[in-house]
Amino acid sequence: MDYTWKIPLGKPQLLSYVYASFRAVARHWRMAETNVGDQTAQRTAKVQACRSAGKNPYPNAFSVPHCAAEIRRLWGEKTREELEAALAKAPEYVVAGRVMSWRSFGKVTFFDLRDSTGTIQAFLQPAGPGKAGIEPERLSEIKKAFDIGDIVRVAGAPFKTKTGELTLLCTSADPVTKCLHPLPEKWHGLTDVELRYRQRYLDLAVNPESKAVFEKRSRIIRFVRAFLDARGYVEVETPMMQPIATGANARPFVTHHNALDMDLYMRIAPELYLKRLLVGGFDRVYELNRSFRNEGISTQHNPEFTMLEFYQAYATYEDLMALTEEMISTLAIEVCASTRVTWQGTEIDLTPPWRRMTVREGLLEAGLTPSQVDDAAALRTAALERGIDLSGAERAGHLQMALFEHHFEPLLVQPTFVTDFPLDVSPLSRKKDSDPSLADRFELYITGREIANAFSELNDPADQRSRFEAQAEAKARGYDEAMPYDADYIRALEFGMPPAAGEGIGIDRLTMLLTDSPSIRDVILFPLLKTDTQGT
RNA sequence: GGGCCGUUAGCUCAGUUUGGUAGAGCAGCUGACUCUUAAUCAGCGGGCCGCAGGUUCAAGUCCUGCACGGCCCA
Repeated sequence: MDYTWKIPLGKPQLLSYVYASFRAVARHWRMAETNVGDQTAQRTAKVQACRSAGKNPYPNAFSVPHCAAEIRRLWGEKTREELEAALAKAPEYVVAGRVMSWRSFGKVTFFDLRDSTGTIQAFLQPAGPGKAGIEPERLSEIKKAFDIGDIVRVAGAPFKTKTGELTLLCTSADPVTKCLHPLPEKWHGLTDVELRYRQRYLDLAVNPESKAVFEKRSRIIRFVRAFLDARGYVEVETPMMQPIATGANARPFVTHHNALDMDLYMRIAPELYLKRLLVGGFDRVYELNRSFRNEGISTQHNPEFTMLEFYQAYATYEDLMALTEEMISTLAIEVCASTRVTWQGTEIDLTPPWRRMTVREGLLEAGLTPSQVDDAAALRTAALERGIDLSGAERAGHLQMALFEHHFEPLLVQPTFVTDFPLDVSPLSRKKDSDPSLADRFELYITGREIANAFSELNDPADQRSRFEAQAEAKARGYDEAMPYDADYIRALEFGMPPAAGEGIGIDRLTMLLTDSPSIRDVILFPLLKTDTQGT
């Protein structure tokens, strides 16, 4: 502790300075003496006391054969009388978990024990003649030793209290692991969003709804894998560190390999590697893993995020629309028990079929006239009038999409496939046979956000080469999100890639939708935050 | 990058308008209590008021800068 004071010589605050000094000294004395009021110190002292008594305060190898949910499932529906009748011959359950609350009444005590499956109430009473419980001396030790937040193990038979709560009548209760800090408040939990992100373990431990989000996320990912596996897709892993970052328009993170003395980029998308696998003969592949984009952070963007990309030979983007409808609607039934889900107060109906419209139709619905949509100069004027940032938007297609994103995306609350994207913004997509200025591509929007992006893949190496060249030119003109030229990818296409369709689905955003989460940080366990210089 | 808001006890929050001894609930400690479940009752302890400057006799409060976070915009 540093109580260095700068004495304000010559200033009239001397009196208040002296007063403050007294307070600082008084505080120092209190801290130095007994740490009264410091709950962490009190709890740490209990660990020390345990060590001094020759016991390991962090014992290992506990047998915990049961869990809260199992006891509830077996006994929760029984009446109080049925349980009382069964008490003598009911099996003893052994469960372990965290003490979440504590209610003591002189001789008896109730506390809530939470394990990974749920919460069950435990009851401590002194054992007596013909009365199950804990020896009085041991009971008083337990009551002194246990704190809210500790992980403990109890053994006991189930019964129901006067108020009907399923409870374990404990015959033993033992400390397992000490919690050295007081838990957040029992009623409000941990609500400070910064603390919830920085100390996610604490958020998960005390906020069941937060834990439920991540359990649901796990079920979503498991379902998506099973859905694709069942359809013959093979899961693969392609490089996350790449010599050139491509497959999307985004700025990458740069890293460095020391032994090779070589700069590498964290991938912004796995796309071009997965399509190389189509060339190699994997007709159905997917990868469900992290990509990284060096962009701003918002409620919809985290620098690292999870994306599903899957590719299917001999399919078109129209096949993928049907597949996407099936995947997401059955996923919703699996994890939300319905194709109707509520997101931030709005009901989203995921029942197929979903609305389909073209980019052009969207622009007209957003209030542009047909002559404006087809004229680059008119589009530019319209965009500037609306205060839209046009950096990187050179061609009519870019302008159309800038207007589309700004004016129409937010209106696409119910699931909508938008098709017929301008070729200018689709450097990896196949040209539409009926209109080569458009791509065989769709994006899926739900709650005003892009959830999926898919297209029939461009497999003509000459066409792909000229698209890369156009990207390189745009990059040279200062559009730094343009794709670099990937010569090896062109060579791969030259060997022949079967006609195919591919799709990317943002798993974080999909999880936001299905867990009613307003921010991407609510569905990422440890979202990126600046280092807290104060120390959290 | 810009605008607005926030940061006070372990947690959840008052107190900032109008500068004048730092507040409550939960959690903690002591006591009472054998069916509570936000238990109850009585008493007690606990503060770098985000950090650093400035104005003032006096700053949690006013001013400036910074840090971190949130929301919106770009």
